[in-house]
Amino acid sequence: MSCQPPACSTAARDDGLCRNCMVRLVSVCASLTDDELAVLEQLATPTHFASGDTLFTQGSEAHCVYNVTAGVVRLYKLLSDGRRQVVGFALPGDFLGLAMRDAYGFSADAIGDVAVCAFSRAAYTALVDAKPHLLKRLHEFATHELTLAHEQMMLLGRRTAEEKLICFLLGMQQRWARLGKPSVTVQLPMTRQDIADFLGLTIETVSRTFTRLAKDKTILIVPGGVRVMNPERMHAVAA
Amino acid sequence: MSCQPPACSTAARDDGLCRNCMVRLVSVCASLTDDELAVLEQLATPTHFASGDTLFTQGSEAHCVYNVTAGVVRLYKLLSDGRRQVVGFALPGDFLGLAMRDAYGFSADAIGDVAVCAFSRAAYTALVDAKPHLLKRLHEFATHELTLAHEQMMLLGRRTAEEKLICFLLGMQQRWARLGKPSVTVQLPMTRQDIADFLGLTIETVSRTFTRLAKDKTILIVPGGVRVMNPERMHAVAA
DNA sequence: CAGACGAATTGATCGAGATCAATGCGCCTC
DNA sequence: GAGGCGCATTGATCTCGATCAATTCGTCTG
Repeated sequence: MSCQPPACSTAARDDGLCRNCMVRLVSVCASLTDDELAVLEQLATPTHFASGDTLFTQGSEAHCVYNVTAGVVRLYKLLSDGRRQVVGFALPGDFLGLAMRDAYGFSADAIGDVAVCAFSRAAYTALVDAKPHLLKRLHEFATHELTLAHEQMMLLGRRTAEEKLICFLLGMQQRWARLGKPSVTVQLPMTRQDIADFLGLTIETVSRTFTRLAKDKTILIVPGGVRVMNPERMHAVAA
Repeated sequence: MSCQPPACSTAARDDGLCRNCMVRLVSVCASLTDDELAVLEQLATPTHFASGDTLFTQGSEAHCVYNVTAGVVRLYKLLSDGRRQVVGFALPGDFLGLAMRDAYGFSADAIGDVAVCAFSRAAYTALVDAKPHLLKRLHEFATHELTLAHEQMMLLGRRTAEEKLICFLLGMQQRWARLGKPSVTVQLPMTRQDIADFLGLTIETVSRTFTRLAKDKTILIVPGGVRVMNPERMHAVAA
């Protein structure tokens, strides 16, 4: 997969201008001035991926870094026998390229249609070296990710299936809210299997736990997501 | 706990000079020139902690950051009902202060005697702002931590008790080796409970799994640690 | 050396979540 | 609208690791 293709499927994208980018203010780019954004535009390769497409694979050489501008990306690691751990779901504004050296540390593929800005490793490295405030912003992103990772360890190591699911739902709700889409209905574009692999459970346990929470009237299961019916109880469990 | 005390228990410490520091080359300080090290020396407060002492507590205001120079520190999060997740063990050269904003995201306490260089948040922030190559080094540390965190997620979510323990032992062996102490005997200064809380297991399961691995002749249990007897098998399981 | 205390080990039993196995449901194609 | 396919749900059963309960071991103390 090259990083340099000039081609850009323009249909689904606004106008290719960073300053008009939907995720400008929530992404790493927010640390850049208008002048710097103009430079960035030259380096960025807007790219689209269809549902199921692979952005990159664990262990392969890391040619590019990505800024997600639309859609959801599944990030996961595989064991040789096929066991899978989803290490995160990247939403618009998220940056893919923190946790890697020469090779990608995990695989990434599109859940539904995804749009990204791709940058070659070389351009990215040069830019970071030249712009300390961009590095500072990236470092903030990295430390934030690290904090989330610690919380995920707590969740994976010490929480019950019900707690895991509730924490996941509240976490997704919060993330969508920060992107300007606050709602009692939490969009869940990923499959039950993805959720199971994120929470260290099986698909059956996830399904059963959803059903039980729905019977409790804690949530309401709707197409493509879940409606939060009893946030008090959910926050109490997550605390 | 203040960061400014001039007092420094000199007994166990070399000479208080950064350039002679035991962990100089493996820690964040390695990115600094001799001139910059001299400045750093003015800002650093060498401090000692006895076994069980608390460096800082989850949720309390983050006054200081720390560079571990000797000993091992247990980093952990607690749930309100007492469930504990150890998120890491900091060894000499490790930096404590990446994953925090205004408050500490986890608690830290000494396992055995510990020596650190403490820095006030203000001094740390100013220094990072002034020295881009220090920031770069910190960012490298953060991304490395993030990679380790992803591996820990895989371990917590998808591995069996035996795999967890073997991965833990190999990981500790590798970390000690990188600090210049390569050995088939892995030092384990932490308790079984600490290991259990790190791996998402109970103390009984850790103990039983150790016993089983010893009966297998995969390891030999020795005072204060474990001797690796069958590294081939262990690496095969961890792969 | 007796006693005490904390850490570790070992045994017996339990249970949350995994596994195995249908079945249901939506969506697409022909 | 019949058939097929992928995803989700539900039920029956099993198992790994948790829980409950003694010991055992090591170290410290009087």
